[in-house]
Amino acid sequence: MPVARPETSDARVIAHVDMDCFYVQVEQRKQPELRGLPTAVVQYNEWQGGALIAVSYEARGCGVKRSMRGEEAKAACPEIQLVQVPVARGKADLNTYRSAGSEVVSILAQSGKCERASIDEVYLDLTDAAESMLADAPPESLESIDEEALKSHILGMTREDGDDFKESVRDWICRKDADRRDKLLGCGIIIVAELRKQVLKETEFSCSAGIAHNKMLAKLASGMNKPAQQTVVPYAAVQELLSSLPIKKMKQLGGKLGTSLQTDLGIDTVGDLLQFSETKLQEHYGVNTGTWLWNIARGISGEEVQGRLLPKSHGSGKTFPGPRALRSLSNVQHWLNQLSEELYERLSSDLEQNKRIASTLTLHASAFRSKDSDSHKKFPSKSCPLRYGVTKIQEDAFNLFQAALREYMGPFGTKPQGNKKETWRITGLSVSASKIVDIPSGTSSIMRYFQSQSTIPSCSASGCPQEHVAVTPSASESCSEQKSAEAAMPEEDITVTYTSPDLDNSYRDSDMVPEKFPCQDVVSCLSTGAMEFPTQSGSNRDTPTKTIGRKTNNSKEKNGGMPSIVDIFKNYSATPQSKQETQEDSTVSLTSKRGNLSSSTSHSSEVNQEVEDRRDTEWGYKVGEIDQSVFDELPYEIQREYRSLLRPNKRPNAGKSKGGDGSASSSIAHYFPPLKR
DNA sequence: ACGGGTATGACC
DNA sequence: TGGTCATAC
Repeated sequence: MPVARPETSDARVIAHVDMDCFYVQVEQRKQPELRGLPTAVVQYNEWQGGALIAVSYEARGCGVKRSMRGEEAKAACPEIQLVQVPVARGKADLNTYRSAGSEVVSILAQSGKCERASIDEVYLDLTDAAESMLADAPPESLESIDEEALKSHILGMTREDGDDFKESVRDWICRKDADRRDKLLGCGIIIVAELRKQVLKETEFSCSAGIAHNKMLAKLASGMNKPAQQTVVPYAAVQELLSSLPIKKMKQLGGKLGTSLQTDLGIDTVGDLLQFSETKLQEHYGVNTGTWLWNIARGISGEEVQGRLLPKSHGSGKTFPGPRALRSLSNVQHWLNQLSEELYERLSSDLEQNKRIASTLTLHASAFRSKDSDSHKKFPSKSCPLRYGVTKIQEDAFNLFQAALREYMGPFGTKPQGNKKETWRITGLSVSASKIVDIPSGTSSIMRYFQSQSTIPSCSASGCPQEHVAVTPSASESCSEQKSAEAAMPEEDITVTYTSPDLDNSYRDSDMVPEKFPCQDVVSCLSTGAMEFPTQSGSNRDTPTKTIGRKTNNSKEKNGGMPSIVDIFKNYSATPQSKQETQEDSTVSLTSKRGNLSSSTSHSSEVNQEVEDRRDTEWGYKVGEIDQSVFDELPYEIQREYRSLLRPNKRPNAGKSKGGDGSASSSIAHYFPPLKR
């Protein structure tokens, strides 16, 4: 829910950049013959030709709409070109779109504070840039104004008859007697036009943009003239814009809150909101939301552009609608394995490219129980410390699932309450990784510590028998079917009915998280043995390569043919340097130039050389997690450093102890004992 | 029980 | 906290 933020006193210049039917553009860039044709991207789905997730403007012109099925689209527009979303591991794979999105972000991030709002949307705070321009080279001093800027739509601009549109825009931008706010927006217009041209030139993607004094208005404006246009909201145009704007068009009001406003208060436009006092709105919707509503009615929104270029979490999920619902543990496990693989691959890339590590793994599922009246009880989400390694994630995800399933089916299980066993169906599964932190690089003592460890005995060599890697005690006990289920073919739906664990255990363990695994020592934690970096082979091939410099051909000899974390460190130890100043908390991962897929493995492209040089100096090390016992052994400064890394704003161990047995937690990201000296 | 797969943010 | 809910693209 929205929360009110006061508008800052000084006028800001905020832009919202929105890619035009982005997935379509990505596909058209890949297949230029599709350019200009009515095109839509469909998600693979046998059923009725798949669901459209992006539609080109040509196709929209013949009545095709998002959330049509492929077949309907064909009916509406027989010539439509349907392109399928790539599939990997039996599910939609959005990686190509993600990297295309970061191409855009890395361009837009150059001119001011930048926030990646979604895969295809970005907010920019151009205040500084606009102020500089106003001081150094105000529009009125320019002899010519960019053509693209002259195509801008300026809300509220009265355009006299027979007047040249571009001339009026030029006049508006260059008006000498404009107030400062308008002048700043005028600069914003020029800057954004420039940026959009640059995006088009360097990525071949067109975009639209809104330019205003806050995010809300910029977002509103970006959607007003599409595709490939930009719209400005001068201060003076705000009230009129909002007065007739349907309430549901406002961001955050497209759902239940907006509906409630309409039906409960009879509000249809944002203007209608003005009649309600702040307290009245607060009475209905709470203090925060009430104030927020009162503000947006007046075009006030102080929300800042977050300097964040990278996502805060990664997730991989799939739905299993209707008849495809999963009914067996083995099938669930199969899909969790697929999802976990994808998640892991993305975590690897993030670590590799951005030096970030995630520390929480969460499992979400949706389910129903056929027999019960209450068949729509929510399937609980569960999370646990994230351990790096594909199989670890797979195991943990499955354990989380089983814990959640027990809870879902009720502490008393669905014991034959009669002679009917209760069955469950899983209609959606997803795994996600969150609490991602940057690993500071260069001067880090952690890095030096690891560099000094020339060799680390291999744990995987000593073996971690599968049986031991199993599950939470309760989980393993509760799933007597698990073993036989595992033997079954994953594809085949074998009905397995749920039986409750014996009660003693089920209570004790109900909120437990998978325990520490026996073989978890420094090597299992740090070795990247399980951490194959994505290579150019297989499903990654059509993704613009994300390889950075000379990284792929390093040693795989040690530790059973797998590169260890130490190998990775060594690669970057040559140029230890502190991280470059970046906006806020992150740098964008710059994907290498597109195209040129074949020879991308070993050399960085010359085009990106400068960038990559910088990146090399930013490179650090990777630490998935450190076992508690190992952590205790680390030098004091390193313990302290790691603590502050993971808990930036908190005093070590400040949290109230959960009363539980802390040692069950396997990641220091989740457990901070008192410091030992 | 199809708008799928993701992502963010507030609240309790 | 972690987990749920709402919202958006």
